[in-house]
Amino acid sequence: MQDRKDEIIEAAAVLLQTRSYSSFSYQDLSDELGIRKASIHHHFRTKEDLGVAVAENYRDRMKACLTEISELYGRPWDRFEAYLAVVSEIMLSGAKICTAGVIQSEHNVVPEAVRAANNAANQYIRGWLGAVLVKGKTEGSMSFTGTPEGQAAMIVAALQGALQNARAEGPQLYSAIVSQIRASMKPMS
Amino acid sequence: MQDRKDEIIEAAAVLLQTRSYSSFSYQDLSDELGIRKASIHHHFRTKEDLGVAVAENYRDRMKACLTEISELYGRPWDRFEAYLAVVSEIMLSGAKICTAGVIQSEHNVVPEAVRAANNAANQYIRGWLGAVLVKGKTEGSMSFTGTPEGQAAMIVAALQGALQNARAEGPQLYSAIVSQIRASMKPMS
DNA sequence: GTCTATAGCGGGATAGAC
DNA sequence: GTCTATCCCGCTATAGAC
Repeated sequence: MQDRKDEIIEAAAVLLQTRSYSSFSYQDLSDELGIRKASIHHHFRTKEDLGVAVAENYRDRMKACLTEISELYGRPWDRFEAYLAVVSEIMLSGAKICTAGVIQSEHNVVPEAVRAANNAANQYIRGWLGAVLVKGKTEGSMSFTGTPEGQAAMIVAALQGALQNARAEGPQLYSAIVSQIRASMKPMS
Repeated sequence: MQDRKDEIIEAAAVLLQTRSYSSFSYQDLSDELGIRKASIHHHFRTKEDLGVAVAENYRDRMKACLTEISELYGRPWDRFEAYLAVVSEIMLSGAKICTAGVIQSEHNVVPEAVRAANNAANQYIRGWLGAVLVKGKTEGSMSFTGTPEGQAAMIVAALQGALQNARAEGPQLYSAIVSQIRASMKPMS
């Protein structure tokens, strides 16, 4: 029962990251899942409903993922590298980019409820990363000028842009940017 | 004669940055310019033709703009600040984000010719900024770890992401990111 | 160069049978 | 829960008059 709903959300999430909010259709989902458009409307009456479900699912998955990382690792650098690995996975999948970036880049087209869930996800990620950087700077394992919050915001924005650049211009660009971020935070020993 | 063509390109560029490639229509342009859809098709037979014109115009404007900056200023920091001012202007206009980011975020939807012009613009910008950073690092007025090329790629990606974040979540986010970038390159005195 | 009119398609969404 | 059938709309694009 919930299975179908989840299947639809998952397929929609991929289509969103691959195409864009306004460029994926119930017909695309129909082709992908092998059920008719009307059946999808049964689970999500409007596209806005579906968009909200996808954005909330993204938010919840990111929360769970970052919480798990915090449980698995204690050291700031380990946590940071685990976060980078999650982002890199998006790129390695080929045609996808960051969900938050897709939604933001169609900000004026996407329903308000979808934007709200997306913003919540983004704020959570920045907050989590900011806390990691606070710890890293305090204990001296990470080094950067400015505030941890600013640094976190910069890193999140850079990775979002990097995924977009990489899909258009090649993965080396992504590697270069990630290396640069890493290098810029190495403590001067 | 060319006036109309340019008018259309300019209006399309704004709609592109405000909505997205697939979300702006000839009808939107018709409303904006006060001429009929068919008249726009007279100037740009297909949407792809128009998209290419917009992307090429963006590329040419950026080239001219950065060249002018290089002529006006000699010092790396002055050049960098002038570049930042150009990017900030996009955000201050309210509903717009970086053209390159819009096109990249719909990469799999946008015609190849449009992507090509867009990539050319991006590569030019990164190259220009890289040269500024090389000079800054060599003469010691700028300080950063890693390569100038990597740093340039990171900055461009971060600003692209920052514009998207700022439109969705507020301009303070943009200021925070720009401050962070600036701070990270101050020479340690 | 701009217009009216229209073709043709695909989008989101609903009704109602099974 | 899935289906067929259908509605209505907006999109890109074209034909042909002025």
